Amino acid sequence: MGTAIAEHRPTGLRERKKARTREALVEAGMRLFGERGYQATTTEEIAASADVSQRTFFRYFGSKEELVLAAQEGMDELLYQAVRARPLQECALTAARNALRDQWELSDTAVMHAQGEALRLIDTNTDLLAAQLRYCHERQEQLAALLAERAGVDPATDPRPGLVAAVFFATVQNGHTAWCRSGRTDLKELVATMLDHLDQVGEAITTNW
Amino acid sequence: MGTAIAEHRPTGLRERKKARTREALVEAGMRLFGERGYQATTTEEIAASADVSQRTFFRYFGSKEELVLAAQEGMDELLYQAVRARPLQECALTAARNALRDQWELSDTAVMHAQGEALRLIDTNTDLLAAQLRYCHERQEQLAALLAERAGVDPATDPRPGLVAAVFFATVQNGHTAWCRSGRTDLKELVATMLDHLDQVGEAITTNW
DNA sequence: TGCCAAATGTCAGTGACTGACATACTCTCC
DNA sequence: GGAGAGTATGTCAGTCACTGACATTTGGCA
Repeated sequence: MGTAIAEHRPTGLRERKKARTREALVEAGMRLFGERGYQATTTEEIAASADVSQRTFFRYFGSKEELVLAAQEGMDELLYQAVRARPLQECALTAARNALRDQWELSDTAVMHAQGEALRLIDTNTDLLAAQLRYCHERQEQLAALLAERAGVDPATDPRPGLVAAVFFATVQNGHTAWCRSGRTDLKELVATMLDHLDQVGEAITTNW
Repeated sequence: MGTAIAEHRPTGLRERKKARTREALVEAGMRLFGERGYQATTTEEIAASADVSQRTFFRYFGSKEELVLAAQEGMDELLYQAVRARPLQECALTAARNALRDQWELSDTAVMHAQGEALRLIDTNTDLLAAQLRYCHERQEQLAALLAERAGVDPATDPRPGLVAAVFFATVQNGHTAWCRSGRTDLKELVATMLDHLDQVGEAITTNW
């Protein structure tokens, strides 16, 4: 079991070593961020704690923020696959919503836990939030392209795929902050909040309450 | 005429000087960004071009990105006022949509032009995009609070105000990127795109197309 | 074993941003 | 109009994220 992606079985010693170094950096970083806070931890300290040079840190991660965002990496591809697997009679937002649920059920518990830690950390620092939002913006465009392809419309002229993707990620992000703000730590509740918001958003914007 | 806010008439010499320095920094920064690009322009160059020290630059703007975002500053308050002025029988998203239209009609052409320049610049650099998205996130929370107050619901328990605010800004942002990507420079088209997307978003997410 | 390519370390440098302190300027009160 | 208070600015030193260049080590492979 595991992430169902990562077809790159670490065949040689070199690749195994690389994977270990990367994991050591993530582990050291998340631990230090938890202990001293994101801002108060330097990249040199993380590198030293993982027994590599600072230069090596930046060969694995393009920025300090990227280390935190690495936890969500790979989840996207899983989501897109899940969207592709949804039946075509489901409308775009419903398909994305159900794909989110499906993908979460398939995920490894360790990956889920790391995801939760990362999300809680993001809520403590505005630089991280900015990086996360930019990252979501990229994923949003990929989802828009996928939804356009799924429905057989031209994404260059039809704004609807882009709109659904924008609403989807905005709602998910909304669930994220709501979950963090509620002080809960149970990941089931995070997913439940996101799915609940996705269920409500259509009525919330079309009716007068 | 004028921004309708900015009740701070520059009464003394000191305040007039401050306003002039700030404007000189914005003007120098936007000019240099346009000539050499955002990344290739240093804060020292901007400061020198405005005849102040780099330290003074950072007393006016907390970061390099903030100088670009300064153009949108004040537009928020205008938007909130416009929302408050919309009749209560309009549902939340419609009120926000019409408020956006109203606010744009009231704005100064110079302010609008600066806004357009800033938006086009943001589209050229991912650091700026990240800063802009974080800024939108703050504005989104304020709009959510306003919508909750307007409808008389509790924003702590009812997710709908937050959802509408999230959808509103996501859609506006979507219009922004669509406008930039189309290569257009006419601000009327920017507003038209945003309003058009706001009109379409409800049907786009609730129907199967 | 020996060659090639990839991974890493070291070093010097850039640029955003900050705190501390001294100086110059504006405002106000008399 | 001048003294004192408060504010804006310049200067300087320093931190930290991040990068390019080059030398060194290390794993893959003939």
